[in-house]
Amino acid sequence: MSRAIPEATVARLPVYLRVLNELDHNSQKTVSSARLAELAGVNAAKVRKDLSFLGSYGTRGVGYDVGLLIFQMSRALGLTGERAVIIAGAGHLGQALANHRGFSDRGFDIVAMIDVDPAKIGTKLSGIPVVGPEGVAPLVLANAGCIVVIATPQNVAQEVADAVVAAGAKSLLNFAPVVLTVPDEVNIRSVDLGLELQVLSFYAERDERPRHSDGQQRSA
Amino acid sequence: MSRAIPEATVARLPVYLRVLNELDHNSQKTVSSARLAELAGVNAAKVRKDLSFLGSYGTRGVGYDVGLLIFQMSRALGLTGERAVIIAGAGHLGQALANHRGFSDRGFDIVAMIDVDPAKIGTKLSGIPVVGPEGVAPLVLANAGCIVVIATPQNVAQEVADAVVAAGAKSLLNFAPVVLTVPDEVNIRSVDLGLELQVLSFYAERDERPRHSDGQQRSA
DNA sequence: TAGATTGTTAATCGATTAACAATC
DNA sequence: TAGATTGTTAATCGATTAACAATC
Repeated sequence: MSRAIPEATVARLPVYLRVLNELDHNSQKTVSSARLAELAGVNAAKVRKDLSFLGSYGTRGVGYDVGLLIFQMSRALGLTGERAVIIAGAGHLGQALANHRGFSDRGFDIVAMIDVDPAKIGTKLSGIPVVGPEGVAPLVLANAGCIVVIATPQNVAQEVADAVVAAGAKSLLNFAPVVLTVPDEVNIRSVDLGLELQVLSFYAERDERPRHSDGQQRSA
Repeated sequence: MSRAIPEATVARLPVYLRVLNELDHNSQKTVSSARLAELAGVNAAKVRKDLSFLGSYGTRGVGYDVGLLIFQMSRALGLTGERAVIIAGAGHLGQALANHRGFSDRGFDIVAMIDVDPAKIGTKLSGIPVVGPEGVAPLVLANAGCIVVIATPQNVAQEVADAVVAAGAKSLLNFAPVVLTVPDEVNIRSVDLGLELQVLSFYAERDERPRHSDGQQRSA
């Protein structure tokens, strides 16, 4: 039985994974916690602590095997198989996400976009088929464990969430700037695209910089 | 001299502000910390603590004046005037951000998009003029305190960041899935659109839900 | 006044990180 | 062996929250 991994650690794993993939791409075989920390913009002790939750995959005096770490981390993140993703909303945001390297590159399989526009239904956008609202339920049923991304206008976001939850979806990623209500057993995460802009505005107004901002990288 | 506001609090202010604007829209004159907490998905004591950093704007036995709180919070966030935003990259993501209510609704003035595509330069997309790369420096100079949003392909993100920093930009919001290096006095925040997807994947894989996830809302 | 709710203190909790023994 | 680096402990730090006096 694996220990519970702290949420703060879970949120950093994708950052490490991105750095590790870059290292692998550059044919780096091993990496030390110090180097990984530098590249990810965090403290070396934190890196070792975080990685220790995955198991003991380092070698003292040597460092971590990049390939092994990528494998173990991908496994922990559930990225080994292709996980189905359904994007609700085929507007600019939906298409941006469909094209996004961070989506398609990382083991996610975007199976469809859903839209109400008759001009889009039945076509492919960015290589992804667009289906009408009636296609939601069959898609969710056919793709067990899928993640539904809500990239619709905010006024229909709740309605769409209700529909996909009714169809059995258990994981939602919401980009609409509204608070969505879902049953307790559904895991929903919200990304507020305007939030970071406001945080930046706060610091710009005061001519300040946060003392240290996790995952926010600065010059080496 | 105002106390330093903890970064965790700063990150929650936009969430409160969104809820307050909704309340205001529904003609709610006052709100208690308990109600605000419920709507924002956090603890009531945390709401009071967070709000106390802005000053004492509540009334014991009554609650907070919605309008006053919106005003004070907007001021703290530097959203009173229109803050100029320049979007680098007029692809789907850039256009999605240009259209995004969370950007334009909240006191941000998107002054231009920058792109290399000759077919787009000189036109308006979503009502925003598109200028070529040579327009960057004059734009940054003309809009002191502006925020530059990087919505370009990842392979040119660093180059673009270097250019806007050289032109004097002090606040960057990066959507490209790469680690950008900027001088120490520049405030950069990165949004990894794929990160939350991986976090969701982690919990889906384990059939778990995070015990409590800040700002992530659930059923009431 | 009685009831409600803030603002703040102080306790708790969890996350970060320095330090170092283990060990390659 | 000597040098390097992990894995983990324990101290530190900061954030959360229960509790309650202040007060509308």
